[in-house]
Amino acid sequence: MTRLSFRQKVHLAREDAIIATVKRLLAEKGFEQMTVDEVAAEVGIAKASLYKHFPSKEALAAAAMVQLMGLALEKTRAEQQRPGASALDKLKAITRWTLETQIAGQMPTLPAENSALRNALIADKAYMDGLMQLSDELGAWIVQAQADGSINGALPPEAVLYTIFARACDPVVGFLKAGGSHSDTQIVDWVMLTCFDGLSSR
Amino acid sequence: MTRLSFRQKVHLAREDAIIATVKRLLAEKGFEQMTVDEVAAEVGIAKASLYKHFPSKEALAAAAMVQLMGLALEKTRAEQQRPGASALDKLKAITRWTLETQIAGQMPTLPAENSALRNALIADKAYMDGLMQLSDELGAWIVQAQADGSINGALPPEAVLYTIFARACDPVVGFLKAGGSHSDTQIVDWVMLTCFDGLSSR
DNA sequence: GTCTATAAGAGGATAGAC
DNA sequence: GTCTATCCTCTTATAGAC
Repeated sequence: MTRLSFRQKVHLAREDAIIATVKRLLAEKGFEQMTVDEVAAEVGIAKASLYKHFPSKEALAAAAMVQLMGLALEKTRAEQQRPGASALDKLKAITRWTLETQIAGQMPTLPAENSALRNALIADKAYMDGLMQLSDELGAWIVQAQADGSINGALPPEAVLYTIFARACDPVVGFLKAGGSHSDTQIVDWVMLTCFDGLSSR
Repeated sequence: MTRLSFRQKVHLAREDAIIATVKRLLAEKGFEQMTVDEVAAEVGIAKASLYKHFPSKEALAAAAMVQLMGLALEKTRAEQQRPGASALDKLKAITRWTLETQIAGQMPTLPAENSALRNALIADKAYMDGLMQLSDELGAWIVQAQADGSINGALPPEAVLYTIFARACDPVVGFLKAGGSHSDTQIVDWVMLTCFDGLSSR
């Protein structure tokens, strides 16, 4: 454990404050619509100072996405060690966490096909490593759940994985929340229901 | 039926060409990332000429969205008159059309929460009328399908409606297509399966 | 209605003083 | 590392000739 000087601690604290703001703005408006001026204003420092911490807008967003990926991996590790939970239980827990994070306004929208952010993330080793690790761990649960008959074996595992990932940017959450007549937990329950049980009656 | 002069026909044909280009670019890159220069270049006219046809970028995009809404309504009418089809069958047919349109690159991404396009569409009477009409017709099918027990009655009809609308911008389609190892029809079938039957085994 | 040229402004990034 | 002031590019929109 390296000891940090006071100056270094302040530096890291400021970077954390920056990343927190970026995460919120990414969730609110997406990468293209988020402006660096805005980030600087909300953090309360000058734009030029921001560029001393991060070399570009892409790097700024990538740092936020890496932190989020870390949270997802942490959540996954916690599930790994939950005794008595089936693979399906674990997949549901991660999916629920994703939806709860989204409804709390803390989930940056996943980058669309041709986004500048997408290219930046693909070039970011920390992000890609995290993504692959997450995919591997969820992938193992999916295969296991298909083997024990709890997840539909007619679906290729990647389709299941993508469907779970896609809950992070499911617009149904926002639509239902905009209506204003349902609680957050109620909304999450319904989306969980459509995701795992489908629209048709069982 | 009003007779149109040759000049008027050319005018309309050009506007159709413009709208077709806009629809494609909206699907490819979204509203914010689509530039007016680009539209003009692809249509093959000068930007100033484009502004003689449509007063703003928002109007340009709104025209494309209205045309798309018209297609959806047309498809709905066709389903209305299909004899022997249950409400669930009709809902599935519309959902499948949505996915097929998306995978063909013809479905503009639905506007995110804080998009400039969203505000323009809300102010556009033709679009809003179409949207409400579509919601009404699909809503009636949903209620009927819940009454006959084919759609899960535990879900509020609006949640079902939004879930179907959301298929128009489901990123799972793009993810699976990017993999390159599945046919379009196979991808559509899988997404249909997850949408109506869910990830869990039946 | 079509063009070329340009205004007007937003936004990413940097210079240079402190 | 923080600031103010500025640069530069991209993009929407318009002026004005034909």
